Amino acid sequence: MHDRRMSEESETRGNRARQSRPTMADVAAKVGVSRALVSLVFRNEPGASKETRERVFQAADELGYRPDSAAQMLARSRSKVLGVMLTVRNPFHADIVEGIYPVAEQHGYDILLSATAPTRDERKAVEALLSHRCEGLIMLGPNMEARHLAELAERIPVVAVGRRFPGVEVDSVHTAEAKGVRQAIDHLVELGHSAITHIDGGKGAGSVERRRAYRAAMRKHGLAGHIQVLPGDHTEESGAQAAMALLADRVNMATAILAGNDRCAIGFLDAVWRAGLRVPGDISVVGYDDSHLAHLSHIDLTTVRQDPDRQAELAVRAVAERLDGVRSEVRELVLDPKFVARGTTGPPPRRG
Amino acid sequence: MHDRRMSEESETRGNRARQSRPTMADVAAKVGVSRALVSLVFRNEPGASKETRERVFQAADELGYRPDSAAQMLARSRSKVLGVMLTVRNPFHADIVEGIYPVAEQHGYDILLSATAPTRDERKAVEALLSHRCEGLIMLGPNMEARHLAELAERIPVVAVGRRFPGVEVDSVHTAEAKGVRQAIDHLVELGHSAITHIDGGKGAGSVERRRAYRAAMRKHGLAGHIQVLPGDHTEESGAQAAMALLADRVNMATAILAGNDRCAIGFLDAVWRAGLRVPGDISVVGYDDSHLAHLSHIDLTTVRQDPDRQAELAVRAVAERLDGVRSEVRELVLDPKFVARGTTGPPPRRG
DNA sequence: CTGAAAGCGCTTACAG
DNA sequence: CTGAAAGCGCTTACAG
Repeated sequence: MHDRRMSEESETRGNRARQSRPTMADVAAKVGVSRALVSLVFRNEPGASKETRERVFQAADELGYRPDSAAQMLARSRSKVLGVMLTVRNPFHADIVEGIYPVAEQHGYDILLSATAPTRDERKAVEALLSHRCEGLIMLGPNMEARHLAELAERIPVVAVGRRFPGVEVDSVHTAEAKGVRQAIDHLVELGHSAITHIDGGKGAGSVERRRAYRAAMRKHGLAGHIQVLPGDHTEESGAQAAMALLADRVNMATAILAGNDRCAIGFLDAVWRAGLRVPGDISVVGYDDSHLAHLSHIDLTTVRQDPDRQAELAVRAVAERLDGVRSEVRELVLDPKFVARGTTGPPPRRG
Repeated sequence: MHDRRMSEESETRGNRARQSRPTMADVAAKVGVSRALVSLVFRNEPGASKETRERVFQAADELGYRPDSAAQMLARSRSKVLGVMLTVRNPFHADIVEGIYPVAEQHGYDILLSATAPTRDERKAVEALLSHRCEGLIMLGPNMEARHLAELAERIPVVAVGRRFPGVEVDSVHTAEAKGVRQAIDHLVELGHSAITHIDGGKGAGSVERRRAYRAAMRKHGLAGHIQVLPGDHTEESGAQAAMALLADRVNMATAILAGNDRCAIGFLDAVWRAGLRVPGDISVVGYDDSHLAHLSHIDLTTVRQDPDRQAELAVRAVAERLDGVRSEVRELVLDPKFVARGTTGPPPRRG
């Protein structure tokens, strides 16, 4: 079923991309001014009359001219480009990236995205950003060794988002995980739960802190005997597997779950719904992130909100401050989480 | 709760980013050879002894030198960079991006990603790619006017992935939607279903074709009287809403659903599971895409597979062919979908 | 292999 | 506003 449509276009079209595109000189010639003037106009510098500006833009438009950023970067002492490393299939990263664009623009920076993927590790993703002259790096949930990150940060302003690197000389933005977890456990205990199980986030960003905070909060409530941590990670799959493990022994099953993140919580929900359980009638579920998934009305997930827009803003600002030279000491920016009670939590079922 | 750790580092660190980084000249000086030779070595061109190559790389490593791609781009007639426009929160785009990296590398191209987002429309995303000297553009599910796309394609090789632009002079890669839909309907009819409802994909890529194919397939089976199209889009939310609509009249409810894509199917599943229905006991559900979501064991979604790796490969190749000048006629590459029967479809329930 | 040179498309003072 | 000039860090022939 492979269609193949022939076209009547000329044979030269395939080469058009390599024909030189219009340069500043072309625009200058067309308007009848100097190249320097065109440069001024495009950089919004004073020195050209309003009328001239308009004629320049008009000519540029007609020629299809756009400044060559390679040339700009080379000529300018600064590239004004920030690199963002992300995991392309992480929905929370998507939220942050969406927040980065407007803030970066406001600070006068262009954004280059580089994704990690199965065939492309973090080192490779970063290499690409560096060779494209990024002045600063925003790393979303970096998973590299602290030592490597520190080396990077020696060359170029770096901010790590979502993951702490204690003792490492690198700026970071993350959420006060312990506080969020504590609020979640408080909420469940107030509802009457005591058998509260945590599904671990494995190597996911923030997991270590969340696990530790879970244990501490349980102990604080005198529930040390109910501490149960199931292995998991930040995927739906792990939530569903944890659900299967719990469902194997319904009599002693926990009455509430604190998942490692929202995706994990949703996998868990799918599995217990499918098994015919009621949420929160039979079991309560709390997620973590308040990603778009959690908002969905049919999910209506109780969760801990991490503000991606705020994280994006602080991350851009952290790098910008370094680049402007207004700060040189390391900064660890810790955001307050916000517990959001929705429909997946309620009083525990009465048993026996 | 805002920690602020002071560091002992010197005040100059904040400026390090603006200190000039090592250039080819530094490497050449360190090794005691000419810049031209270093250039040769880095481009893997013949003309340097094996021993010299090693010394060059060694010195580069010690200095932390990496080629400045802005300078390379400027000096070379070709940038060897391909731009990819994507919607950062689209999981299917994530799958394709992951497939693009290795193929691009194999063809000798670097990849630049540019995302659309609420504050950043397709025009802006493309502008960024062009100004960074991309030689070719891979547009994932472009949603712009055909006219605009055609204009773009006149300047630079463009391939549209996942969406057809009939009559427009632009290469495209997409799936034979009709075939996939037909297979899905055939499967449901074989199982004994006749009340098969379609949840529409709205403005999503491929929706028009899927909707049309649904109607045609239903008619082919003599089920014209059962044709029912519920409004929707490519999100979980719309699937859940469609479920609510159907659940309002359970007596006359369809026995099977063909969702606009996997995300929509999963929203639908969540809602009916939550309502206590059995899948496929009470209702069968078919998705579309075979995204990672569909694979999840607890979802086990029957769906129509679109091969993202293959789409990625063909897209890169399409652009590369244009750039190499080996093809100038428009090509529409249509991939065969593959129906995948899993656990969400079965015989219809016996009623009344 | 070397070394000098031109060029890629800009920016950035600078004298007028 | 102009116009000539230097420079950003490379690539690319070219004579030796």
